[in-house]
Amino acid sequence: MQKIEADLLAHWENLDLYQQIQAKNKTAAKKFVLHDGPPYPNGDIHLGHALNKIIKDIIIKYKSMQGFASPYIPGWDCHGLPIETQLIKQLTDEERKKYKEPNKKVEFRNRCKEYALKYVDLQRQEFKRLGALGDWENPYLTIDPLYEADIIRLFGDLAEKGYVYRGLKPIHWCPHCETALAEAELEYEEDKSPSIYVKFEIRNPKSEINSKIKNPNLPTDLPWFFVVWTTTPWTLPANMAIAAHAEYEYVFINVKCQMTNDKYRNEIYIVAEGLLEDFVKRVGITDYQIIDKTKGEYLEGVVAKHPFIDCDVMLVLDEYVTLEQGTGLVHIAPGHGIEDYKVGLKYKLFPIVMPVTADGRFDETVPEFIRGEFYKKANDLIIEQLKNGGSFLRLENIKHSFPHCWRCKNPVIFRATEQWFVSVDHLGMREKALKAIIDTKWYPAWGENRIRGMVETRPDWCISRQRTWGVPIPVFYCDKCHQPSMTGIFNESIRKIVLERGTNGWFDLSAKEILPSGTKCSKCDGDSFTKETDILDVWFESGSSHALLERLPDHHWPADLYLEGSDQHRGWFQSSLLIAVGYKGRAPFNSVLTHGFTIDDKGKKMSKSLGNVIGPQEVVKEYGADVLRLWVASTDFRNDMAASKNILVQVREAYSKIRNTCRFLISNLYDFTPSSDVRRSLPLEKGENERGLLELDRWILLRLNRLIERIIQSYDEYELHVVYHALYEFCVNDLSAHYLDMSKDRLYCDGKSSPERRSAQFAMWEILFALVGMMAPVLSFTAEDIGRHMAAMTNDKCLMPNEGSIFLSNFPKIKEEYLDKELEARWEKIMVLRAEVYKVLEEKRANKIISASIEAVVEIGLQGREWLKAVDPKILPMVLIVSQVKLVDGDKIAVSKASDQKCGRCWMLLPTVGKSHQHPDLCERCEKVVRELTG
RNA sequence: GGGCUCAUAGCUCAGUUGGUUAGAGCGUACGCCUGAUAAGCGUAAGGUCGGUGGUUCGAGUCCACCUGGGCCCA
Repeated sequence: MQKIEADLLAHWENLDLYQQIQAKNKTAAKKFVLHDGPPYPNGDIHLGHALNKIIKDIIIKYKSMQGFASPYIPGWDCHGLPIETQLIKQLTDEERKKYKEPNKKVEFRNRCKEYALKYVDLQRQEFKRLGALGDWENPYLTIDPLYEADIIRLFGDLAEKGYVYRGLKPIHWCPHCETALAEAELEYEEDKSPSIYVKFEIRNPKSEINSKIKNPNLPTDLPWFFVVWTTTPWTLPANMAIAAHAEYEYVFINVKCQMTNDKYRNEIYIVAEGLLEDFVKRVGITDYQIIDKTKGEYLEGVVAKHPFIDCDVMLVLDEYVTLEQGTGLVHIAPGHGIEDYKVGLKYKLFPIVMPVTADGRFDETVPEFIRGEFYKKANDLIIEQLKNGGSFLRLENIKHSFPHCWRCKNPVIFRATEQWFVSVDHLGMREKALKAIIDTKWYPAWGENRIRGMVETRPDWCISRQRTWGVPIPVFYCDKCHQPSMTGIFNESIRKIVLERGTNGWFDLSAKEILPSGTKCSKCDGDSFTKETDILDVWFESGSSHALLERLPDHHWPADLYLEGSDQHRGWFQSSLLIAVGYKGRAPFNSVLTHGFTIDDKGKKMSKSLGNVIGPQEVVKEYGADVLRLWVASTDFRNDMAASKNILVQVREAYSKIRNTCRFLISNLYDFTPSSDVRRSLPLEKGENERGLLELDRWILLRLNRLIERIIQSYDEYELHVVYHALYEFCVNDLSAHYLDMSKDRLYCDGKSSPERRSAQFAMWEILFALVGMMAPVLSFTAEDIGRHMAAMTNDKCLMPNEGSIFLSNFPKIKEEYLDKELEARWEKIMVLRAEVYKVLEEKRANKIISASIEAVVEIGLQGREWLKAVDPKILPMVLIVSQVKLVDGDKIAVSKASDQKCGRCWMLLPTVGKSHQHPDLCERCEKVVRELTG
């Protein structure tokens, strides 16, 4: 298997098969563009990669054989954190230190590039080994200057239209290294934090709240407080709201508080009912009464006082609030947490308060007692302040898992910083995207639901990354007025540089060198600029790939199909969609197909720790690429796809069955010369419609054409598992168990050129020809292998190109003339009869009356089977593979062993055996054949 | 925890707009053949259609909830 596949790969390479297919279909009116989603080149391919590329390959081969001009340009997503971190892992400590220097950026980027290209090459070899055809020598790489220039152009286009803006967003920040950190650069460790309860006094008139919560009877003469719980007191200066859950019940409790040694007063606290018990226990409140409760939603908009800053804090509602710990009321600091930030966006809590500077110290905007203090120290100072102000309830220390910087090992903080965004609601981008989703055909249909839900609720797209390995955000800041510039000449200039020297040009050159002399700030006429240091989110890069559709030969925009795993509803499909909607107002695809993930046979995902990972390389090595391809086709890829040793063994068995069936067909065609002129190839002239074929042959060709019908429909709907099952069951049932078994007598015993035998061979050629074509997109190696043998059998180039490849021929077409409904109905009955007879045969076999069915005489009662009278009685022994069939009265089916002698040639037990003097051991038919043979 | 989704015999899949005893192949068991033979053929046993309720004259098919798996998000 390995050898055959290797030979064929070399054959396709020599033939330049992909280009030949493109050349053949170049002028076709029908075009089908599948645009490849680019994987990261950062390791060997996984089973998921393999299955994705195999599905794509199957679809493209099918479309090509159907006459579509269907190019396939594979791509790789070469920038990005996964590659950067992989590389950093390989570096020595010294190198790591070196590459922190700003002037070593380009050198570091070159190392990244080298790394990416190495794996592009490796993955390319692995993909090619799977039998996938494509322009592998000219893939698209996101680090290609042409591609990078496209990214810059699309960014410029969005900026021009006003989609791009700068805003604050909290990110993981290491105050020691003074740098932003990506999720991959965090290490989670146990850490100790102070956990405190803080009171926020409510400012609204109590009566107002009483009417809001529909209880006018709460005491209005006492002070009311929201009680929150936090483990980060230092974020309180950035507090902008308190969040409650709309669905939770919140209780009002009347508490007797000790003010000083001998002074007491009553206060009303509001906390979640579900946490009340925990709260009073922890804070040590023993004397309290529940006086009322209300749902969180009725508290929305209530305003409280910040405990130590002169400002108001509003109560907001948020789904993230839980009843795990605390009070069910959460302190919200949008500058210090992602969830807080999202709530802030929802309630428009602008501008975001962000009083912590890059080194983790408080700036001038905060109260004096913490100004200039490091955030950790501020914790203590704030707790002290709260105590003095009477807002403090209780301090505990808790241990919890907390992110730490992977370099300096110190805990990190969340800190809002300036980031670039794409506004999703500007110029109705979201609505247009939702419309584009409706206009797209999703396979499976629920994909539409999924992506719609995501687009409906997604926040603005943060496209800034504080990294090195990527495309720079092409923005210039005026040194005088700090106004950012990114459109017009600013975008054109950097595009020009990138086309010339790639995005390294941005890092190599100064703003002055990039911009033409005389470039001025549009706001203040300043003429010196500083470059932005952030790079673009890689999703912006891959999401720009549809720009290729406009410039690659034989492509068109939008693509006909995007085909990736279902995780890309939030990945590439969405980034591509948003950029395209901004760019052209519609989706870059007409249809989107998704597949599930690979799991093991217990339904668990594949992971190293579970030890259930199956590598495509091992499968190819052990079973061959065609078995892997058949596995892909055998499983319904809309769901998750199970792979295991057992499943692969099963697929291999199925593969063998298909292969053996084809081998049987071929081996019985050794003396048959097929021709596209059917009548000349057949010595029968029984009539145009029947083509001189025996009924059995007309039946199997009917079945074949039904199969072709089904298969075409299934390929068209991308239901590859239906293709597989239909093809396989045709081989197993129609061919192996029925037709071929029934035809053996004719093939082995009838005269070589007899009409009976030639009729079978004609049908068998037709079958094989169609089978090979139908299986070729899936079982590419096997189909090509068989195709080569078939080509050697005929000189008719219309039928089979002697040189070249099965992939240069057309996909089988339905031949209407075989779709004989009357024949179909009759044979359905014949097959039912066959099953009935076989049950009786089995009984007799068990009773040792017969062994092989060929020894049997079958008597079939005509009662209830009157239709049999219209059936040519000659076909019954052939169909049942028995010696004799007698139609009798009654409704019974009886089987007995024939009393006649066995023909030494065809093994049938017939009365004519022994009638010939010359060949006393032969039946009449065989005697005649032998006589003709020997002349 | 949330969104989407999947769940039919040991395995891979069918089951049309809800309508008679739920199908196929593989695997298994038993048997046949020895002219597809590291093959071929036959017969049989396998499913309370993940669970629980509900709608209906009638549900694998519709609804609700639950359990388990997956992807994404938190």
